[in-house]
Amino acid sequence: MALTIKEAAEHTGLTVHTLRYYEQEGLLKALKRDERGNRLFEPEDLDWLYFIRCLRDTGMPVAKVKHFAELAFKGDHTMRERLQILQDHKRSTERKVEEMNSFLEKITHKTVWYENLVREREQAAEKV
Amino acid sequence: MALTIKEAAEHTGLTVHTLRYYEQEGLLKALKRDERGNRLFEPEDLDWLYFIRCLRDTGMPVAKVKHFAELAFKGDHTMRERLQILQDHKRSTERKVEEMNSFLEKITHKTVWYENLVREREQAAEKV
DNA sequence: TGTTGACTTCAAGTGCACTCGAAGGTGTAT
DNA sequence: ATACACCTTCGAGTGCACTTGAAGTCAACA
Repeated sequence: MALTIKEAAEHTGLTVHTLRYYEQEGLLKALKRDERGNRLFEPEDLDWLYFIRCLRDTGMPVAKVKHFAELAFKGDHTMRERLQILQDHKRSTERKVEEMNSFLEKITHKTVWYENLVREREQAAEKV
Repeated sequence: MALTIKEAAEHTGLTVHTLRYYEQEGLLKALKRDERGNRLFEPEDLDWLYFIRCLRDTGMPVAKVKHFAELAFKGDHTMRERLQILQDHKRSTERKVEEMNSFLEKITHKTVWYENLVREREQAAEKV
């Protein structure tokens, strides 16, 4: 049922180092331990880690994820603030995606331009 | 015609520090200087900087931009290699955008979920 | 029995990309 | 004349997010 740190790492795509780092930074609420003190990751911890990945991979700094986590651990009365953070992050991610798309367009243009140039040179080479 | 470093910074959205850093790292070909040794940014330098921004803002590391720059400075015989780099980067950027979009979806879901929860609590509060 | 491998802690190290500070030169405005 | 805003170089410092190392415990396998 509960996973070891290694299994949790495999499931989330994070390293065991990063998982320990996240716990120590306060991004995870105190994990259960077995008799030997080994960390146990329960399904809800995994869900939380997937969500952390979402936030991190869309550019939220660890410190901000930590803040969000602390609010979540405090209970329901922090919901409005958490909602605000999510809405802001959603908007900033949307902007980022738009920006990425416009950069992607420029890169595509340049690529096409290069492709044409390379093709021309090869045709010119054939004629010789 | 040619811009000072400050003006170039304003046009490209980079800082003067970053511009000097880019030159020193070899991302820019030797800039012209005025009588006093001050850098002069010509339109083609600006174009190149815009393109660098494209690459950087889509996640290409400085070292790789540098490699691309060096190829470009070497002349036309490096075109195939440059094309290859651009094609690869284009693909990796496309993947990144797709990933961002899927993360964005999850964040949107979570946001909506929070919005509903907050609304419910407020309605419950009204009844009391 | 010994060695392999997974886990633990704590602290220090790394890599990237800036970012800043010190020390100094020059041109224009008051 | 002196202050201010700009520029220069070189080298060191910063911030973030890991990442690694050292030193140790424990259980299972050959």
